[in-house]
Amino acid sequence: MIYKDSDLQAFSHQILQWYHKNPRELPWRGTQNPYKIWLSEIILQQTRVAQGLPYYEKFLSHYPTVKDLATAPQEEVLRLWQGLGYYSRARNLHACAQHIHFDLGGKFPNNYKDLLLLKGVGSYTASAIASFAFDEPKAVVDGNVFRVMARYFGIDTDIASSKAKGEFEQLGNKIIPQKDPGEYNQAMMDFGSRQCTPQNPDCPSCLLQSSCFAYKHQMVKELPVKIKKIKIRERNLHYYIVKCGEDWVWKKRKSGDIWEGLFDFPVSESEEKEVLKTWESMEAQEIKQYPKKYRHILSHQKLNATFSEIEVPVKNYQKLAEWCQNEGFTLVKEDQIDYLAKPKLIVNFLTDQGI
DNA sequence: CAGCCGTGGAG
DNA sequence: TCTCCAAGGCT
Repeated sequence: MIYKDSDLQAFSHQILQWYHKNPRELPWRGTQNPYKIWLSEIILQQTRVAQGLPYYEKFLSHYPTVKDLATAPQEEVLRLWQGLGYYSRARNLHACAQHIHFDLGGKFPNNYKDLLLLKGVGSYTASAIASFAFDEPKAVVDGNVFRVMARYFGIDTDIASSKAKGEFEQLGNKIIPQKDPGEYNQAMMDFGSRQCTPQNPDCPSCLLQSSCFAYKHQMVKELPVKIKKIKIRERNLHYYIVKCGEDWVWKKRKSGDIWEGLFDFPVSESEEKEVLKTWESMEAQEIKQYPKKYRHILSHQKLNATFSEIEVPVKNYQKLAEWCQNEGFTLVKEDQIDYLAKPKLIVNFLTDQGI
């Protein structure tokens, strides 16, 4: 689709006009500090502002500079990230900080092309940092921008398809002003989140109403086009709380599954529950079966979790410790549990136990 | 490149 | 209870 330059300019002019009257006031605005902007953008990936805001304050307070983040232990970073989800963001955030501090001498990459090389930084985040911190005219394309542009220009490309992002970026880069491009990007996202919302957009009061394709053709509900085909997998997990004196057996989750790098318990996954044979040699006894069933929803899985408690006699502590060593489990004193980074499901369970 | 990776709020 | 999806990126 070809658009006249005058139409594109009219669009950006109206968006900025709207923004000047309706700006969101957010703590990471009004700064050109690339560290703060990067931190906020990683936190906000697929995350609502209201949910990410306390994490931004917490991270900035713990790690005022990229050096502070780089020199922190990864376990501490993951613990601070606990509850925010998509934990690869935290691992990449930490690795990225180390790269900038130790390999780049603390100098933050200052252009789109170099920013794109950073772990966890894709085209959206690179454009955001480049435009906000370095005034580089690169258009961000997030969920808001997809929606606003699809409606205004009448673009019916499936925004879930792989080609969509490139198309929208190309058009966005033709629209974005050379002067203060970051302001245009902020404006697009604010407009999408407050005026041109996914459901019940406020078309009656909209400044762009008369030139909006979707409004004119009564296609506001049809645009953007998003063909979703995610299949939800259902899983049954049975967790074993294995205690030996004050120690609990924990498992740091590995790659290839959910919650990589977080801690949970020995788990049996199957259609029916089964007892772990392992504990029999340690004279372990199942002392409690928690009746409550935990249903936990992820973006692509539904988990049904149950818990039971197993006690290993203290006289077999050494044997248990050796077994943990060999099998990759970790013994943790009960008063240290709070310091582990745990999935929300486990946090919920512990909260119910008063821990 | 289609599938995978969390959690929570709104309707 | 169910659907949608939120300042996306990686493999």
